[in-house]
Amino acid sequence: MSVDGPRTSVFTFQSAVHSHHVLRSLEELRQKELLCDVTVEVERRSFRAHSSVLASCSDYFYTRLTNQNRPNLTVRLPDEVTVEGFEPLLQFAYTAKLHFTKENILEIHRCAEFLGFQNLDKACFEFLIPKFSDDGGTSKKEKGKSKGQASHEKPQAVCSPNNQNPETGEDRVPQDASTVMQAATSSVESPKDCPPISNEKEMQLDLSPLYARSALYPMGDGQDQFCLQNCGPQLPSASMAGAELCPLSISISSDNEKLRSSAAGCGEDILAIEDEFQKELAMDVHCEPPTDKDLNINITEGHFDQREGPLMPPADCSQQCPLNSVQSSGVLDSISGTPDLSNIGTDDNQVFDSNEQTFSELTPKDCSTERSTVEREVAEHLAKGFWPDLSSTLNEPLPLDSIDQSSAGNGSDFHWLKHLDLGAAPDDCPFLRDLSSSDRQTPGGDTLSKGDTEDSPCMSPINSMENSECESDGDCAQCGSSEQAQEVDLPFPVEQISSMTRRAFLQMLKREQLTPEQLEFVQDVRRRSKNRMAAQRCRKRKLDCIYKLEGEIKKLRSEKEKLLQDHNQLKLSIEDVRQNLSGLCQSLCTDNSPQSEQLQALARYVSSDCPTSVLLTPMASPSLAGPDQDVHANSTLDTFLADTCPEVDSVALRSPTAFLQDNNIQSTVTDPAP
DNA sequence: CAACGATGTCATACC
DNA sequence: GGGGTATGACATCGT
Repeated sequence: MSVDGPRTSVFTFQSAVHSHHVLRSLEELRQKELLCDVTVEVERRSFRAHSSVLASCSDYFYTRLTNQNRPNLTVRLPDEVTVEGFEPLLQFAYTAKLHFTKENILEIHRCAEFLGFQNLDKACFEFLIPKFSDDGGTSKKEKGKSKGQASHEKPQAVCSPNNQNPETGEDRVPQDASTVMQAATSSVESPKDCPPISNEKEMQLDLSPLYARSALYPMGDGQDQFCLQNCGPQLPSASMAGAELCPLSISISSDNEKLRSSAAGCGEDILAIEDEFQKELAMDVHCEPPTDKDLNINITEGHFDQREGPLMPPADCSQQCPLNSVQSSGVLDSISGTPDLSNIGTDDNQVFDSNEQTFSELTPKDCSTERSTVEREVAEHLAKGFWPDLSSTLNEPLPLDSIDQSSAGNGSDFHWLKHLDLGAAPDDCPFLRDLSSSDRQTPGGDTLSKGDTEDSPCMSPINSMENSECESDGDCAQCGSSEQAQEVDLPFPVEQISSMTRRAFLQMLKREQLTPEQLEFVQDVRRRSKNRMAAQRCRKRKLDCIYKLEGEIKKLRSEKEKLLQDHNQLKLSIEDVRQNLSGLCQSLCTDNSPQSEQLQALARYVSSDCPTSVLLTPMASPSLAGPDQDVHANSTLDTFLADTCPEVDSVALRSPTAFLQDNNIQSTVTDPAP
């Protein structure tokens, strides 16, 4: 038994908004052209930008810019890159939002591929382009297929509501309706900040890694635009895992009539959030149980914010009133069980027509219009992408008992919302654990004391994986174990076995005086549980490793392409120089009385700042040091001319030096002009 | 029904 | 030497 030494707690504060602020500031700087250190020339347009931003987003820029120390560098992009494709990508680099239309998606994709823009390919193009080329004629069956495919991928993008009538398969939005899919948009943007995109089916893919926030709302102004904003993985693995463990705390504010679902990562950054939205959110921490009316208004206004990261401070946890089971399940079911958010209706006003699954009254009329199948699929794909783990967990039962599965609607298009982990969290998040502890105590009622569990309640997700995973992943395994536990008449819940520390485990064994049978069973369960978790970690590491290597391969490939380009350019330059020299020599050789001026010109050319001077200097310059070294210079020149323009020999019949000597020409090669 | 991915379990090696 | 962990191999299950 190992004896623990004195422990030092190390805490980490991770801001959920810092990276967003940085990005936003960079964008502001770019717009003001402040601190921009690179000019990108595309076709005939110039874009000012920050090399660090470009390099961090694009493999191409990374390789081209990281070796440059010159300030105010100008990077001229090859003809493969067009303004049409580059501009959205530049915007994406600074905002994490990609504006695209059916018309320019291919061009963007091409440019993104060429420039090695990360985070876009798999998330976006691989799905979008086939969809757009299909042009919306996707059948329901095809849709299911594509959904399946999407779920197999490791998606990184986001999504939007599915507005298809599940029965008729008809779209509810006319083709000319604009759709905005904004995923994981910045936390500070309120729905009204959604850029009005109209007249064409333009979509906005937002890969902002900053906030998990979903906002679904009509855009108004005659535009049928839905913004579903949520966020992708924003935290480093450990923290991210923490966010996964922690619950979404749904705060309902009756005053602003918004439903907000905060995915509470175990950060406390909410206190520092300065933006108006976040202030609102902070005020909403002390939520009141939502009335039906609240929910109706919130949802029918289509405002559903889901944020990741901010966690109510511990002190507030007790005050915070997360949705109770009925409420949360109601909300979730109404959301998740509908093919589109439009059928999140209420029993009160009966605005939801279950047959038609449309908003008949409360929904702004714009929303009742049809949406193309492609748009819906795209939206759904994007949404899934923003919870990379979503697809893998979609079929797992929600661990939260309180969510009334039976009340779930028929549709499943928004089942992914359930996986925002409204359920799993309360127990996993130490700050919120108390909130549900009353009704989630272990059957035996003897939850481990803090002394028993050596792990800090703020332990890292990796450490806390024990607790979380034995509730989720280990569910099935523990079901069987529970039955066996009943058989051996275990005096404590099986769940405890794997979750407790070894010390606590041994103490409990001592205390309980187990029979050999029980002892064997308990140890077996513990061993399997530990091993199970180890296997999970191992597989996760493997995957991480694979992704990392894939990224490196990508980078190396783009680097190789860049080197090949450089190589070809140098080849061309050398060829140019050879041709120039050849011409020059020929004119010298065909002229029977070559003048010293011509030789000087030749020598200067050789050592001048011509494009190949760098290549030539090692050979030519040292020998052209001065008139005293004429012979040396001549021989060098001889070699050089013989190398570069062999035809000189054929013309002069002899080497250039011999030619010069034959003609009694004294080389007057002088120092090249600086 | 085969293929495939996810997951649990076992055996083993290593620390 | 015992315990914890990592990992390869295999089995099972669901899609």
